[in-house]
Formats: sequence, C-alpha cells, structure tokens
Amino acid sequence: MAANSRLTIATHALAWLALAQRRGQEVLTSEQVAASVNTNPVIIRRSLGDLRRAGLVEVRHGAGAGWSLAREPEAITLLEVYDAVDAQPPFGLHRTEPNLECPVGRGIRPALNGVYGRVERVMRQELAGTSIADVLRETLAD
Amino acid sequence: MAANSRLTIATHALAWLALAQRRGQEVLTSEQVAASVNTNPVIIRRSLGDLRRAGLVEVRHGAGAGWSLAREPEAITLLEVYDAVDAQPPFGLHRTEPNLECPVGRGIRPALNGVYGRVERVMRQELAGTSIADVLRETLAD
DNA sequence: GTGGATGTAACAGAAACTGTTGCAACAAGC
DNA sequence: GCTTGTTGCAACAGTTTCTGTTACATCCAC
Repeated sequence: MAANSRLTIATHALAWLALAQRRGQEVLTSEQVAASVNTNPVIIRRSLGDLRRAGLVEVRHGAGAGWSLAREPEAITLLEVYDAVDAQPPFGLHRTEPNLECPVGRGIRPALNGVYGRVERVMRQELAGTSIADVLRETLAD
Repeated sequence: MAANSRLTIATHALAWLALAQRRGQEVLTSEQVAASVNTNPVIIRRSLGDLRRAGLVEVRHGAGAGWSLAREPEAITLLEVYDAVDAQPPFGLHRTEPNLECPVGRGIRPALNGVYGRVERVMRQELAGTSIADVLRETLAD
C-alpha cells in the first residue's frame, strides 16, 4: 500500500487553520483548505470530519460556513491528531494464524505484541511532545 | 493497504532458525519455515533472501540445502531486520505537492520531516534494544 | 548425472487510500 | 419563505502495495 498520509493531511489543515485564525480569518471552507493542501475538498471534509469527531475543530453549516480550531494551537498535540485520524499501526502481525503445533508459531504473537507495543509507546510519547503551534512555527521558519 | 507484516514474517523465521539451531538442526528449508509461519515457501524465500542480502542468514544450495543464522541470535537486533526487509515508514508526506504559494504549503514538508524523523529515531532505538534471542525467549515463555 | 532445494519472474486477488461525482441537508441573510 | 453557499455522505474508479500461487531455470551434494 502506499504510505498513508492521513496524519500529514490533517496536520497541514490544522496548521493552516491556526495561521488563518491568527490573521483574523475566523473560518476556512474545505475548498480553501484544499487549495493549500492541493487536493479535493472532499478529502479535506473527510479529514476535518475525523478531527471534529475528536473535538479538535468546529464546523459551521449553511451560508458563510467553514471550519475553525476548537482549541488554541498550543493545546492540540500530534498524538491527538494521530488518534483522531485512526492511522494504521506501523507493524502488522501475521495475516494468517501461524502453525500452533510449532513452539515458535504458538508463542510468537504475544512476544511480538510486546515488542510492537513498546515501539508504539515511544512513538506516541514523541507525537505527544509536538503541538500544532510547534508545527506552524517550524513551517514558517524557512 | 493492509498493515504490512514483513517484519513479523522475518522475525518469526529468524526465531525458528535460532530454535532449530539450538536443537542441533543445522539448516531449515524454506518449506520447513513456511510450515511454522503457515504460508507459502516462496514468501519465506523472499523474506530470507532480504535477510541474506543484509548478512543476517546464510543459505546452502543443492541437495541438503537450507537456511541458517549467520550470527548468534543475541547479535541480531530487530532494527537490522527492520532495515533488511525495507518496511515502509510509519507516516507518508503529501502524495501531491502542496500549493507553494501558500506559506503553510511551502514550509509544511520540512517541518513534518523534522517531526517524523524524531519519531522514526525513537522507534529505531526501541527496535535496536531487542534481539532475536530476546524474542525467542519471550516466545517460549508461555 | 540425479535429486532436492533455492532464485526469481509473472500473474491473480485482496485490501487500503486517494480522488471524483452527485446529491441531500442545513443555515445565514434577504 | 426563498435563495445561496457550504457541509455530510454515499458510491465508484484508479492506483498502489502486499500476499499468495505457479512455473521454471539454476545450483550443488551425493
């Protein structure tokens, strides 16, 4: 499969909302966000819909509608975004069940779950240490 | 895409080779490994082929052929396996280039590369701290 | 030489993601 | 109430990746 870019799309949208908000623009439409990400507005609505269900953004319907951050950019971590977009875990176990008559086949899955769990824990710690405000600052630093 | 299980398959094969070696069986055929993983021998040959190119296993051709570890199981880390099987990175950037006329579109990719690089670094540290011997011990602990 | 195993190409099928179209639902403003 | 502009969502096509399978050339111990 292609490397999944959900976290990238969602973070880009949030950073753009944060910058617009700082510039005094209260809301952005999915079309305006899509213009920056360079993709289809429906993709953005799907992504921002995930973030809305997680409570990270708010949406206004009807004429003059659009999206805005539900919190300050400093208070939104990439870990929350990661959980909101439901990205796939980095490693998958066997697709088909191993041979349980083999001692390795019988015990390998819990053993790997332990390792993979530790990997995911440090990954989440790292994501929790970066906020949308951090991303926006690094983005504008060039 | 489906979660990719390359690291799982390769680690399973290595753990099985390590156990067989400890039991006095010098080599295993791809068919014997496939029987434990419960998949096709060609899948195993592809995976062990990656590990052979990385110098982690050795292969004997001809009659009585098969696979064996190139080093002690304590000296093979999951990070080496991860690099050998060329697993995809956990996060992908934009599939299409963002709009470079937008300040966020212009700077977001280097900013995300920084974050994703830090995530990958801690992930690699964690993988480097686990060996095939560790996995085999946890596998047989049940 | 023979037999048994690897190396690899080619192909089918499944799954996931992205992108696209179409349309119902909704609300602000007149 | 009507118009207008936007979101919400279903449905579908295209691409890519991974897994699994078959087939066959290659290799080497005996």
